[in-house]
Amino acid sequence: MAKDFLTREENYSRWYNDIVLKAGLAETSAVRGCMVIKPYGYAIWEKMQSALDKMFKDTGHSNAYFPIFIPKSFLNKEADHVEGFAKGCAVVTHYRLKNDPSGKGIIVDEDARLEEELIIRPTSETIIWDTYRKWVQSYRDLPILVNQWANVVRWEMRTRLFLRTTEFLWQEGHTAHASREEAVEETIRMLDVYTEFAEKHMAIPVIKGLKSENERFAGAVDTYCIEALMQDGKALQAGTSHFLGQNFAKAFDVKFSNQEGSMEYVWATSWGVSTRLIGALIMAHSDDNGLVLPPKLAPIQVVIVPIYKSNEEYQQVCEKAYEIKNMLDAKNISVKVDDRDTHKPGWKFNEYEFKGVPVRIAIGMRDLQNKTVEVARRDTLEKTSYQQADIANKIEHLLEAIQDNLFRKALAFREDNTTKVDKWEDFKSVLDSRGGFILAHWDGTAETEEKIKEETKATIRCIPFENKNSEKGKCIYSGKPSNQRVIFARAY
RNA sequence: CGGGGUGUAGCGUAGUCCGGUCAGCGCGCCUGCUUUGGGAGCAGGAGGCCGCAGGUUCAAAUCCUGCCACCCCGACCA
Repeated sequence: MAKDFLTREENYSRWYNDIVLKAGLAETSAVRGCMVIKPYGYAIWEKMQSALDKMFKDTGHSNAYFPIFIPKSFLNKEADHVEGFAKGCAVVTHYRLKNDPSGKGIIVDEDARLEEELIIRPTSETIIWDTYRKWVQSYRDLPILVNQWANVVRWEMRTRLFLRTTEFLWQEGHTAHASREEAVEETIRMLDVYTEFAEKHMAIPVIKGLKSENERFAGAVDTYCIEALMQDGKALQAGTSHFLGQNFAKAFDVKFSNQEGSMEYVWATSWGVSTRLIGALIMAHSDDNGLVLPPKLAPIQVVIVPIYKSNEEYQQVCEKAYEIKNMLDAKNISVKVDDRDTHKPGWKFNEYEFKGVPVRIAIGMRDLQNKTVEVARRDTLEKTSYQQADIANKIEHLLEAIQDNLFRKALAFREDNTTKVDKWEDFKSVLDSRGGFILAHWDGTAETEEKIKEETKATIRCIPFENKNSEKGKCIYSGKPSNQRVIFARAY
């Protein structure tokens, strides 16, 4: 399936692209910048969705759905918000087509121009806050804790499968609160939910922090994020949670009467993660043999491959294979028995390895005699012979061990690729030689960040929560005083 | 949107400079037999208006014009 697969060393971006294509996750479509997410890739997204959705529900949120179209005038109402998004919006101007009078197919009917153009949502704050105005009158109507699973469109210049496409799938939470404290608390709570999801489900360690002014969401008071490090030394923002203050409440006039009977603007948050996480998953764990998936997000956790010669052997081996499948099914482990006679075992081994299936079990006549199975784990590529007795428990533990090992490996990688730097020369050389996260002092100004970005393409990924205000120092660039190190990196 | 590159069978490609048995090769696919514990072997077979649309020419994958898509590098971003 992928004999001509390049290594990460040879060409990292081709390696990434080939995994997406050859593992059957997604492909480019007839529409520029838009991708087709194929069944295997979409199955990963569904796993992400169901884990996250449960976490959202467990923290009190409900799902709802708002329109894909936003009246152009809405986008105008919050000044920073328009400025941030206006450049990349798709606009619907007409509502009808007609036959070309010259007989050359179909054209836009100029008589069917919309009075007010519609924007295809790049994000839904405006339409949602316009709606919330009608939902909120009293403090008794608060909080509103709503999430929506949706597609959004941002007209990107350069696209890459999963990492940046014109249309992408995501989830956007939008909450309304009676007090600043409560909204801030919600913002952090959801950041913690994302952190838990990234670390426990995706097995990717992340750094929590605050975005600098330059990187802040258009319309937010504060943007918090989780940042992950990819194997090529570049950072990837894996989730964001915004404290919106009263910006949108003021723009859309969403007020409530508080317990004292006076009118007050509502406090807001929004937070989201997207199909980009699939890109993160690939770049965090996969190797030169293809995709590596953490068991918790793998559509197929265990594949069983029968080994046989005669038809009679095929029957016997498959019978045992399905017997084991049933035992694993009972533990909610997702198992596929690949009993196709059209492919050889070796072919299947490579196929599932490339697709990142965490555990492979091979069963042949030898195993039937010895009451064993051959178990191969994808993360280490180790093969071991297991006794069949108690196999379900053993596999269950193995899956946990793989999940755990992937996280520890990713954490060790991040630690190895995080460098404290105090000299500007070192900053540049570390960035060029190995990349990774760079911990350096910064004077806190947007101008300095901008200059650093211009000279090195590195940006401040976040001002980490950890070690907040723990260390005084001098800005790496300007030499001005700083009371905390921030995280710099080149980013996706 | 600017600079660079590419587009030939499902995939990867030769041929493009120097128009004319150039439409080839590998993988995959189909049929049959032998195989099956790490991508099987042999034999036979199917599949392409050479990205699309125009133009030049007796003749275009090859030359010209326009368009489209993809890749790499910038500006924008989850």
